Amino acid sequence: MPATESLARAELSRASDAPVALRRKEHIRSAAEADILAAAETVFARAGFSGATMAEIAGAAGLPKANLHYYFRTKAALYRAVLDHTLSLWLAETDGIRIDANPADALGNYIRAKMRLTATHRDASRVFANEMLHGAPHIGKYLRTELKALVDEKSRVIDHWTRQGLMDAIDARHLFFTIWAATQTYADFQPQVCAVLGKTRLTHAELDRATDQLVRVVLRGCGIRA
Amino acid sequence: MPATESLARAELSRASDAPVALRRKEHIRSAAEADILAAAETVFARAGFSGATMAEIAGAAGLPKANLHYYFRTKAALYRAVLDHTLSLWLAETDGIRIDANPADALGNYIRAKMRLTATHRDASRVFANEMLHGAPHIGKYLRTELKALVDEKSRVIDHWTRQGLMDAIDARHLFFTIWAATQTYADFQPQVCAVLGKTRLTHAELDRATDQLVRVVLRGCGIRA
DNA sequence: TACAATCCTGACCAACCGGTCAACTTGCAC
DNA sequence: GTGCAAGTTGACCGGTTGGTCAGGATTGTA
Repeated sequence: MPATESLARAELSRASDAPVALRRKEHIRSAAEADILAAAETVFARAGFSGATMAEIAGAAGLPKANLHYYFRTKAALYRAVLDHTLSLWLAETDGIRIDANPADALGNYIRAKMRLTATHRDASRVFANEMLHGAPHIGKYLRTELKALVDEKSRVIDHWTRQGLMDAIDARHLFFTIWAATQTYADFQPQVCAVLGKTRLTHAELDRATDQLVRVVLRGCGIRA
Repeated sequence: MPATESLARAELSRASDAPVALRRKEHIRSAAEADILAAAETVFARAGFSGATMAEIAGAAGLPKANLHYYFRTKAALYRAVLDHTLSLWLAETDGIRIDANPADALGNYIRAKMRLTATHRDASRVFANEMLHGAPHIGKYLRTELKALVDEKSRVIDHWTRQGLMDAIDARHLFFTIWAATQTYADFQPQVCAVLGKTRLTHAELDRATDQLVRVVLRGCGIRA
């Protein structure tokens, strides 16, 4: 768990009496780790865990393979680190879903934010999807604890809106599944989207159109007046 | 391309003057191929193309590894065969989307059919998703020809309904993306769904509830009166 | 400058995997 | 039964891959 490692290292340096030098060394480490993680995310996204090779990741990062093993002991550890980074993106963006907000703005902005996240972090989305497809062996606990707790909380907000007559009675959890799926599909299933649209790549304009329509359909579908 | 192979073999037997014996031999072949394909689908779904091993597939099929290579020359050929089988499932179920149908029934039944397909062919869905995630290297042509043609045709139907005032103006292609994503997520992202719902497996009842809500949200979201 | 700690890397290895092959059995036709 | 095609299988091989390691280069400190 590299997050824990970095944390321990950071605390160590904070406790030391030569913080400047250590911080400089730390910079080497964190810069190298960041480079490796970025390269690994790309390669894992394209090839999956098994399909990716340490040699390819090393090449993408511009480092010899042995150097990867210096910073991340095993391929699995590197994969976990990429996954951890991905998960940190996942929980965000739900802040707007609060009791004192109005459903139209809150859900609309949430969908827009999710779509933006999908567009700007395609590889992260794909790594996450890949992990899910293979039974989520590494992040099962995260799903059952943090994610579940978050969705439970946000579901209560939506139930509250329903009781206030601001929207139809909706199973909030399934609504989230639909929103997540509908947004992520533009990253995970990009080849299909492009093929059906007859384009070679997903333009900004096309994604905006998709976003607008999804917001419209979901809000209307939930009986929310804009 | 095993589909072509079987076809050639079938024509050969039809042209022969000893059809009974050949048909019996054919049965051995087709039965073995079916066993192998079923085992391969399971393994590919769980592990992806690279993660799956021929030894594992052979074990799941109850055959020695060399026997796999007798029926399917290479791992890639076996994967293609699994994919071909999956694709044949994919195009179905759109028959109801016709100009002379009413949007509520046609789209509602389509969503229900897709959800049923997802539930009964989870592994097929996952193999397809995996292929898509990795850039659809094997089925790019299929997407750009058959699938695109089908969606183009169905999109014209939906545009027609819009002009008739039966529903809102909707980009039909993005609507399909949403429907596909929202249904397939119950197969592809099952661990996430189960975790958030706090269950260990997806029950029939839960899937029915998800289906009903999705139909309701989509139809209402498209301005279709039920 | 001397030292220690961290960083870096080419060379190497054991394990695994897809695929081959030669030998064997089974099933059918005459 | 004889011959031939199809099916079956254990043993084997070459290439790839994750991971190791010894030794060298850099950096910071006293």
